[in-house]
Amino acid sequence: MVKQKRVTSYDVAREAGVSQSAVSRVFRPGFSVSKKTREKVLKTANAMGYRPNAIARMLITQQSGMVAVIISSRANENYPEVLSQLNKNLSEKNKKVLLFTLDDSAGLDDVMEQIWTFQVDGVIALAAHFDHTNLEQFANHNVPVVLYNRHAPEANANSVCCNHDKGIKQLVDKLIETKHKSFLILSGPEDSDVANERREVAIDKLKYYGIADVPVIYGDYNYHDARHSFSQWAKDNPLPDAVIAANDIMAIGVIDEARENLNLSTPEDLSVVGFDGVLAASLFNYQITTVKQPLEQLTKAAVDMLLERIENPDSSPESRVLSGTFIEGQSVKPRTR
Amino acid sequence: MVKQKRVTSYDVAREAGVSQSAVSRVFRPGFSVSKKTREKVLKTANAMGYRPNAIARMLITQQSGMVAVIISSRANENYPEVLSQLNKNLSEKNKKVLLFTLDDSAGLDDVMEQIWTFQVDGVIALAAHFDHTNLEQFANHNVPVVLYNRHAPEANANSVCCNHDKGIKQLVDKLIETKHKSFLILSGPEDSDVANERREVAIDKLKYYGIADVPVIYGDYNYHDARHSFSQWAKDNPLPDAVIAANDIMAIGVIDEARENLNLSTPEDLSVVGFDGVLAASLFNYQITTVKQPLEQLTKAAVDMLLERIENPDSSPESRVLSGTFIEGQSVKPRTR
DNA sequence: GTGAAAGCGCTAACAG
DNA sequence: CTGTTAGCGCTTTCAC
Repeated sequence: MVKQKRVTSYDVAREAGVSQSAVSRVFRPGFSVSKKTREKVLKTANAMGYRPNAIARMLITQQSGMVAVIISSRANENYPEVLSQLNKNLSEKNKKVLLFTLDDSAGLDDVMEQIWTFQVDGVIALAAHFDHTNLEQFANHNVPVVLYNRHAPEANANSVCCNHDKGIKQLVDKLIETKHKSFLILSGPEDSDVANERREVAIDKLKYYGIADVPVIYGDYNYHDARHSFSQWAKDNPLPDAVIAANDIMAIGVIDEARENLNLSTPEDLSVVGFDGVLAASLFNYQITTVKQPLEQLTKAAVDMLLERIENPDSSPESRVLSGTFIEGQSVKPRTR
Repeated sequence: MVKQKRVTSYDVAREAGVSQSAVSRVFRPGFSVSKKTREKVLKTANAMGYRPNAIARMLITQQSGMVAVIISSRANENYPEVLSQLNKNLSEKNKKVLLFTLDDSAGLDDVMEQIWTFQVDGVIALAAHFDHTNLEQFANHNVPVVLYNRHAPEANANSVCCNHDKGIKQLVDKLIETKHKSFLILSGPEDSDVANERREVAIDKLKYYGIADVPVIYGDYNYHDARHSFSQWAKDNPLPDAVIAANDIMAIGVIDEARENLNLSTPEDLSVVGFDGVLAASLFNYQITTVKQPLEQLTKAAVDMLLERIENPDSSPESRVLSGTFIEGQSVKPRTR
């Protein structure tokens, strides 16, 4: 097969016997072209296999039509679905998703460099750890940012967030109601804002009920880490009545570790609550009591806010907090006294 | 805050007292510039907050540096990890991922239009349903494609694929070895190539052991659909000894449906095997007997092949088939006679 | 090693 | 409604 040169609007124009701008107009929505010209152009364009070059358009319009989505490699079980929803919502608004993952190798600074370079129209950051400095940089570069599941009341950025406070409160209330007395908090990693928020809220709520000095252990948001942390802790410490896990997957890790290596059943011997409402939490053999994040609303809100901000850069920053749904599973012992 | 015009290489050149091309050279790897010039340019560039504009570069180099990754919205539990791995591998090669999801709203034709428009350097297609025509179109547009988890021996495209044949054989062998006599195949959707392959291979292997006319039911690759299909089927049909599910999540669906609504335990009353080796399959309460896909190798192979093809468009198409790992869980009844 | 000049393929005024 | 004319910000010859 011969590598053919790509066909440009000039080629089409020449072939169709019109000017290059006529071709351009045909391929732009909402431009008036006579029916005759349009048909002629469309026909020859099709015949020649012409497609407008988005790169050239980006260059001149100063709009790439791309939105950077930054996710941490730290696998939050929600991300895949979040990503898919975001992509769907953005597609509907004619934006494309340019994907960036944050991991050990590529730090935030790297990613930010790339973002300037690629001239994205905006950024949606999934629970990555942004500080003031980063947000300022985005502001300086005139790149709108929406933080997903992270509060940033102090900063000049939009954010959308599940109501962790309310959710954790519901979980703690449930545990208190069912007469649990001793607790263990299994937090997510210390460099995760979401993890920190969930942990602190849990501590506060328990304190409100007169329960202080609740032990806290940490894990990396995943199943195996949760098991490991919990088993380490269980070696040297009395078992609590209930474990408040940072998310569903860690909750499942605790349940499995308790069952397999400590010979404890949930909820008979140990109550466990999670957070997120992922599929695994609803499996018949787990049925975690948890709070389900309103994914569709969250992602829709994120996209709406970002587009609003792109179109109107001077609109003032906004924070939207959406409530999750309390799901009563079978992982909390239902005693009432 | 004042909306400042973006700073270009000309601005930097003027400020630094050099030519615009000097600036350009400084920001391109492997170009010789005198130390003095380089430092001067770098310094003023930093001071002015200059970043090379990737869009302009793409336009002139005819290389976008972007790779389209197409995923079906049909949530294969593997995709998130696959996506993350692909992104990582591509990042290392300085390619960015432009994400496309295929769903009811956006058909393949739509996506292909966009792909031409965005001048991506290549495409990785995750288990989407491509036919000859589509592949030809990619070929005509000189866009290299790598199919992920789909054979395309007939077509002019590269592909990387888990060895379903071998994997399914191992699972069937296990079931036969343990004296299972009656079977039910729970296939994935009929428009999924992977699903079709796994189903047909299972049928063949069973036939090899003299077991014909194995009933087949269908589900949409997800938990709830699997439960629904299985419960519908169980209403009017005798229960099999074993269910061969198209993937782990569907296997879990069968196990849960059997347990919750039919009062059957796995593996005592019903054996179930899956495929993929996702986290959920390894949870203590399920421990599915399954075949784990070699994700890291698969994704690495996909990226390597794509880059090879981008750099050398005339290299002949290649198919790589990688074996998965048989995982013996607890979901198959271990009787030997 | 450096600078001048010519595009990449398109959009956006502006006349006609 | 149509064509002409400038660029968008960069890379790439090609002289010097």
